[in-house]
Amino acid sequence: MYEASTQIWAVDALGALAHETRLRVFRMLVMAGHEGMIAGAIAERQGVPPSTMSHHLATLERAGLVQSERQSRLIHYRADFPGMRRLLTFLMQDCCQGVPEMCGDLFANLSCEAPQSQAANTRPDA
Amino acid sequence: MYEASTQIWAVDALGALAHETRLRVFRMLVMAGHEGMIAGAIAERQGVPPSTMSHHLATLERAGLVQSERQSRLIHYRADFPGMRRLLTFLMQDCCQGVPEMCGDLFANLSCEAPQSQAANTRPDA
DNA sequence: CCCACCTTTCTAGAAGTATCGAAATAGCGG
DNA sequence: CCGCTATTTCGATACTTCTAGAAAGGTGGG
Repeated sequence: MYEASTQIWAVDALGALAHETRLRVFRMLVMAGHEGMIAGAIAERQGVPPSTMSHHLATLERAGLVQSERQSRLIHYRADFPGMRRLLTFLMQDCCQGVPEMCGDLFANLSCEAPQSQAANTRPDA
Repeated sequence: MYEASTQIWAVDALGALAHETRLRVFRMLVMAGHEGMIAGAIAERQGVPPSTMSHHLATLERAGLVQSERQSRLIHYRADFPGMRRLLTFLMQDCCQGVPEMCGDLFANLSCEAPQSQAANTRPDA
């Protein structure tokens, strides 16, 4: 049971994604997969000065959404998949209480198969 | 395809939740269900002055996460379930590309039934 | 009509965040 | 050791958000 204290990290994670550049960077890193991208390339690709991007990457890392690893002179950034999963779990489970109207059937739109049995019970609005 | 423009509303929604008070309010409204809560009760329950809470509620409403409805002298606020669902869908589908490591099997921890044969493809995305 | 109530809008100061050039740090190759 | 490149940290400024008291806006009762 974690009522008030747990959501503090969630606030940080949400805040980290609540910025156009950072959200784009995170998406780019997701697409880049496990090998991630080099810091400089991220900055250049987004058209943002290195010092600014460094700040954004640090914010994402503090929030547990990306990880960095130095490889000789270069620093690789990659999406922190378990970290993002933690946020999604929080949103669906703790924040939304698993309410089917919000959380149910989300897989239907993914490549995964949908649990077509339930969660279609309530459909009151458009 | 919506590359750059779509995520703007997502930034607003994420930003709306990226505040301790607002996140608590949203969770409270989710738990309150469809009837929601009266503005004054929300403020009092959170120990926040009415004018401050009014701002927070307006932020959540602009972000499409709550809805308000006047009923005579009182104003009811309720969670916008489809709105939150839109955010969750964006995060899992557009932002995370449905990567199973993040998105797969999230139902297993919910009260809903889990899709037992999910993620047949490993999605070799870029 | 006026009053009491609930809520929002106004206002303004405080607090926090964004930005980016300049300087500092870290690792390599000579 | 020195220069070179990649990246971060520093510092200063602009900008945005937060907060909450005061004033205003609807709404119903008497």
